[in-house]
Amino acid sequence: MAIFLFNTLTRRKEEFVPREEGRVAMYVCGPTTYNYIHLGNARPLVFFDTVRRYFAYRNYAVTFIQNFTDVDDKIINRAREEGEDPLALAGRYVREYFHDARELGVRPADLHPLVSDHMAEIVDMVGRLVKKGHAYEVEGDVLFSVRSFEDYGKLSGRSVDELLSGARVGIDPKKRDPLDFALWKAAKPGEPAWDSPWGQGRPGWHIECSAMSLKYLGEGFDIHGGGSDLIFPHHENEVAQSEAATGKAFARYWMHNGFITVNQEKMSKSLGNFFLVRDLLGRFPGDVLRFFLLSTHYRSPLDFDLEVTESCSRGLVRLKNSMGLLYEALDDRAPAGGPGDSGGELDSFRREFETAMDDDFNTAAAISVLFDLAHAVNTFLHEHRGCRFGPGEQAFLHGAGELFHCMNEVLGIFPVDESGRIIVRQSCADSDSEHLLALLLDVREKARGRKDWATADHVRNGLKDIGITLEDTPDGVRWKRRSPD
RNA sequence: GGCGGCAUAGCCAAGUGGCUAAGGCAGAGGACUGCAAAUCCUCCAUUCCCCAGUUCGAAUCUGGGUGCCGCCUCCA
Repeated sequence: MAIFLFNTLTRRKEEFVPREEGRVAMYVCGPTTYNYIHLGNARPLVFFDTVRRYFAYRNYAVTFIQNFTDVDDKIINRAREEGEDPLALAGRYVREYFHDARELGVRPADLHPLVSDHMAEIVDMVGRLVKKGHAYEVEGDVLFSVRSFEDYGKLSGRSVDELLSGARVGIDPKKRDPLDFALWKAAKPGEPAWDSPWGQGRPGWHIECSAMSLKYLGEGFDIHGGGSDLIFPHHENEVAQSEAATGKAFARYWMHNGFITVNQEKMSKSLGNFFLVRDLLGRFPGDVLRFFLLSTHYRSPLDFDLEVTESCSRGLVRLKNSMGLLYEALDDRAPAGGPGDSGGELDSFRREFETAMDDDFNTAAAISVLFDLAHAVNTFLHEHRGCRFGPGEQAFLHGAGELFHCMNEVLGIFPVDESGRIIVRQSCADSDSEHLLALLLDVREKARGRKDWATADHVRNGLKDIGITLEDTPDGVRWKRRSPD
């Protein structure tokens, strides 16, 4: 089956046909690094990470580029406030970005280019646009002439005249047309600046993505993504300047995620209603946040709400419990790593999963398959309590585990350990605690043996207070501890 | 003002013409258990914002209405 995705350019769901068979080249706009990322920034990170993983699952060789904007007004202003060098500040938040991204299960892109490392490419591209008559220089600024590019507005679906009628465009005497935008900005004193044929200056916001995506992915690369607030003007301008410069089609598919809202309003820095991922991680583990972000289709708005996030957390516990039971059964009663089952129910789960993901990356539907599989595993184990597993049953269990791992490899919801297993529970902080806990559990077991329920319950309640839950089973006690970090 | 999106149970959320409207959370009852926890079983939307229409048949298509949101300015 082919993968279908919604292309902003055509406003339709289209079959994905790569530029080069078996390969996907994708570019996603990364953050401007002047602060920690907030949840709104996290949505495209998690989503496009999932897209990239799914292409890999479908055996595409993926080249995934995500830039950092490390030269920008906001960075300069912030640096001035903090008395720090702008590039140093930006570099610091790039490092912080990777910390948060890792917690969210987001893998590093193949390349994370920085604007500050690509001045030559940017200057070169601006020069080409000037030479071709698509841009003009005024007092050290270089502006792109919107009217010189016939298709301007094709991505956002608006004409130049429609955009003008919005009348929110400020009047700038330097601009020949109010919609013209800066490719290169003349340096002001005290700002980072680079040499160019138009004097010292720095790039406008949009040109960096054109220059870097074309450098690493080439003309007509497959997918360009980002938040829907980037459609206009950022991506529209990228299309204009790139296609004007090369004369070739820029990106073939444009994908845009919807916003995170708070009380139904867009989460944004200007409204001040944003939640930093860093702060949220103190309250929820990264896997819960990732699950929350993937629990709604990426193009729909997603309202952030603590209670909803809490319910996601409980759902995740259910899945982890199921995997924990499966691992126990595998270890105790089906240790041989024989071939997994590849028939019947498991196959249909896999098909459902693929159908969901093929249909414009419907992660919400894909996640439901995880629950269906967990339920099937639970029911199976319930029905085979205390039974010895035959070869067919062992194959089913191994197959279920493999399938779960495959789906998790795409969705990335559960952290896995070195052996590739989903981390179902936390271990003790140190070996002393481990021994103490074992001793305590032994004492409790002996108390239970003589029906001393008061002592047994006292131990259980006491452990619960420090976050350890006990579950008595016919085969002995099982303990769990789950808390953020 | 221009353009676009959304409205499904207490909450979150799939589903875009046709079998019983996925799944999760919460809730109710039952099994298991010393009691719990976990797990299993059963129940929980005759109905998809409202009205009109198309159709043998619509949550799904068309028209109208209501409500909410976004973009047009930095923003993921």
